[in-house]
Amino acid sequence: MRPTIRDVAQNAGVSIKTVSRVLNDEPYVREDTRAKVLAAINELGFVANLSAKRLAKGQAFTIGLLFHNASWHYILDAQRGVLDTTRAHGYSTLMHPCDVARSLDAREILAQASQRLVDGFVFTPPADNATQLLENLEAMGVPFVRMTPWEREREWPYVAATDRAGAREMTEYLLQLGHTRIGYVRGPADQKAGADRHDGYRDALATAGLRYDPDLVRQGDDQFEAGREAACSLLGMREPPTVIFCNNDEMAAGACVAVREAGLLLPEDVSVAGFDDIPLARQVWPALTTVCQPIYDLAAAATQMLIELLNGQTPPALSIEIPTHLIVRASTAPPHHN
Amino acid sequence: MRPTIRDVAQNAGVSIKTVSRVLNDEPYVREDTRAKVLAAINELGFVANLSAKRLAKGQAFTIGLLFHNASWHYILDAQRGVLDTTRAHGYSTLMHPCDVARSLDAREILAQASQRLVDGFVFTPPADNATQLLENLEAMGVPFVRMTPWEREREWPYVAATDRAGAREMTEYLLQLGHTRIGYVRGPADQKAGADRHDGYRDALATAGLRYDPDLVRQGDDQFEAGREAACSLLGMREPPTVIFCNNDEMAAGACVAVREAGLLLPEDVSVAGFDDIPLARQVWPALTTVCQPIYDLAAAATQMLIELLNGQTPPALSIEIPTHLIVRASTAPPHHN
DNA sequence: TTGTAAGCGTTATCAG
DNA sequence: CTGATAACGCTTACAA
Repeated sequence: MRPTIRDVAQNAGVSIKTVSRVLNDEPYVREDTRAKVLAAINELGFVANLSAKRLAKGQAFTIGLLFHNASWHYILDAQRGVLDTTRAHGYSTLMHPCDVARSLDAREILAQASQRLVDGFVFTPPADNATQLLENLEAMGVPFVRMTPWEREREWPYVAATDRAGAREMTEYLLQLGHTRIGYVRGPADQKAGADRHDGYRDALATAGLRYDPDLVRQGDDQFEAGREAACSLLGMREPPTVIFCNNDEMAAGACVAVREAGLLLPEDVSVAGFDDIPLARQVWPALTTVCQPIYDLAAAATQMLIELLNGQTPPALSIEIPTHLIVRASTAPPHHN
Repeated sequence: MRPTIRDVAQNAGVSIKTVSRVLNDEPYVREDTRAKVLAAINELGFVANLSAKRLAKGQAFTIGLLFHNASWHYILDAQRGVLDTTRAHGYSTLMHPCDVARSLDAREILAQASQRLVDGFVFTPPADNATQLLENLEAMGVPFVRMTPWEREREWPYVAATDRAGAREMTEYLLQLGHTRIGYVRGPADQKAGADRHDGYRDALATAGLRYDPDLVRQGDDQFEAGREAACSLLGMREPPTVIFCNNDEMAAGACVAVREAGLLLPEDVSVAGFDDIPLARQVWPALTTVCQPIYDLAAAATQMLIELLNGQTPPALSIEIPTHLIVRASTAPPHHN
């Protein structure tokens, strides 16, 4: 039989409440008493039973991480950020891949909260799109924080990257290389991050005194294939762009393939730039110039905020922005003049 | 206040034990009694509290998934396989990225078991290498199952792919294309799966009556860079191979880059083949010919086995092999003769 | 500073 | 088939 708090109390010659106090670092325990208890704990190899604590406290000390269709890299970095943070606070994390649009999945999520399996949630896009679900959680008093949310109209807490500034910086860099016809493959229409990046692209053009040309813009769903098709279309123009800047790295990887398939040299004939800096960015050839979005930090910040919320504390801010930065690699070069 | 089993009992006019019986689908409940209880549950919107159940049963209904340094793709597919299976059985999954070689992490894993946070573990390579840890778990009576384990000397349960047959099949395919100088980039020396694949390669050569030439073999750590370097070395030989078969897709992707850097055409001058069929295999250009290792199924099978073990059942087998299959894409072609 | 006793919401025992 | 009543192992008023 595993030793319980009662065994420790007996062994140390104190009451169970005193042991509990020591376990929880509560004040009002004399030093020598504490020492005695610790000694007993050690001697017996006592480890507190989490289930009992959860029941008594009415808390799960667990948060749920919801994701769906997120790119592998995104979700793994997010997982690490969440896990490291929860662990540091004595919390556990429940991973929950799901399609929140399916009422079945949404029901399961609400059930997790009801069952006291989790105390709160971190949402990753596009799961945060399930407005109905978020409203239900809010009504139930279950806290949540959104990571790089798909939309940001509602006043719900979130953590995001400086997408607009990041895209502006990239575009400025491309302009500086001498490009004037910069193709752009934007992301899904209703995705806030994508809209912001697109705005950043426009900002830079405007600042440089260049006209925003809708003919140079395509739209994709952030997948590899979409990037390939969009680039293919751009390269087929009478006067194609000299560089293709994509809403994310996966589409940029697709664009790279399209360039090759068009029989063109990369980056001599056409440059390609991405966004996010996922590992794929280094694994294609030539390596992608991109904008780094610190997913780990975003996830850690979101989790930190959630835990503060759970503890009834007021976080310093209910929406946080974390800076991106430009990463120049080999897929971009000055335009080719012939 | 959330309704408890007591509220349901009162509402239905039965005892709490009867409610419990209904909740757990136990026999010996009259149909009309069961109906009354279910009606009350529905009316009150009752959801059982998991923490209480866990405490009372002395079980966590949770398994831990341990991983370290596994490739992103591997771990995410494994996660899905484990999650789907645990969910189907009413279990939860605790993700645990860790370096089991660090005693701190090992201690934490043992603590999770002691705290009754988890009932058992699924190990992914190379985490299963921590023999000491596994011995401790065995001594504590905590069950575990290893997925595609690094080594398989011990009699501990595991689930693996048919690595040897898979590599043999690939090699046979390459031979059939007409290649006779087949370069091979093997994996870490002490990794069983890698050794098996290497054996499969030798099997096919032997069957074809070809000599195994150690000069055509290099070793890598399964990372992109290692594949690049190994391929670079192979291509630098006086009489280089006409195809490079790598222990995994990441190294194969690296090999592709090396081929280009050598100024050679892929696959016209040199073919490249991988193993695993990770998404990267489709995202490089040209897409990789590879061997599919069904990680999701492996993970699901491992979890299934673990849950059976937890329930005191005897699984049909304590080691399972799941078949791989060849996937031909564009990175391989008949050898170029000049 | 410490201890007593009553929960927390289930499951399990055992008698009816 | 059903139901008191006692666990399960910890927290927490409330006393001392």
